[in-house]
Amino acid sequence: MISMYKKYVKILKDHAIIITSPRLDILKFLDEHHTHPDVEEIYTSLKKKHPSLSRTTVYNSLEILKKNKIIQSLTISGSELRYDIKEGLHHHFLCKHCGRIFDISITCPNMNRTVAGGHHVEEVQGYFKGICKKCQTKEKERRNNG
Amino acid sequence: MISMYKKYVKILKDHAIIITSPRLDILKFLDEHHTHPDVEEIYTSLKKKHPSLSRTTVYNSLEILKKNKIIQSLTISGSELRYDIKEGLHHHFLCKHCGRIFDISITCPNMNRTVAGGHHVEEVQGYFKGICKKCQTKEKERRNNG
DNA sequence: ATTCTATTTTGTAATAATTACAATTTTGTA
DNA sequence: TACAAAATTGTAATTATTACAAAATAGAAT
Repeated sequence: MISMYKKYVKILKDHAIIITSPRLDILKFLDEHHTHPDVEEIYTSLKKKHPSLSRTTVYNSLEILKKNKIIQSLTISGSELRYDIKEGLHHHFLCKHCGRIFDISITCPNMNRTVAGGHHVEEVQGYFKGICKKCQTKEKERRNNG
Repeated sequence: MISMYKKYVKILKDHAIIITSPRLDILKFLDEHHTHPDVEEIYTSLKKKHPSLSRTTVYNSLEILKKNKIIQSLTISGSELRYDIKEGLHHHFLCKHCGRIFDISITCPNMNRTVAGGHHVEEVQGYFKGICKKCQTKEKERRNNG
């Protein structure tokens, strides 16, 4: 039972973060859902299995995971922060129609930059916005049928 | 007196947007302040000369200017939206120390992309975050002197 | 296993950014 | 100058996030 958390226990131990069940659950959730969920989605999902969970705990846990560079937050939506397990460099695409966020695997010479305009760079994020593949298809079908 | 707005009147006319003083003032403000201000900064500045101005008007005006692609909003800060006159493609750098946002003139092969991961791209934004030139210098001085 | 202290979790209250909406005012046109 | 459509204003509501104090828990030491 505890074994399903082994991977996440190791991650926290490696970063000298105190191991707690909210942290393990959040990490597991993000590892299993690469949909860039916001706090509300994470909270609502985990609340079912762990009814005492507090929203504040989700905020706090995400914060400590972020500080340790285990996860990252995306500001792409412009309202809520979205969260993402950090696995390899990639960019993001936001569909203005359905609101979903996709990983974009294109590379870019600036992704690994440590200096830009004389400033010291610690993070680089590329955001693409438009209409996703699926929404475009739906739109075409709508035009053809009706 | 009206002549100082000539440029902005033309922009609005060209886009068939009804000409109103809040819109002219906001446009002028963004044209003269390339600091990527948020709504509060714009509102507070313009309120001095135009005391009846409402915050909602600032939101509405920015929205219509954005829809017409005269300005763009940046989500780089993660809390408030920042606004920018659209003049040539460029990326942005946010200093985590002083909070200022700088234009970064580096180019990138993905800036003009219209497709990414099969999705239709309408906007591309590159966000760099770290410590700006000035804050780095200050930090060095602090270490050397004290 | 038990105890202890620092840290975390919880729940509520506060804050900040944005949106909704109805009444009033203004714009552009006739 | 008058009119209809659209914009502005001010207030209230909503949403995302942060602050904070009390209760609970983790990990170290015994």
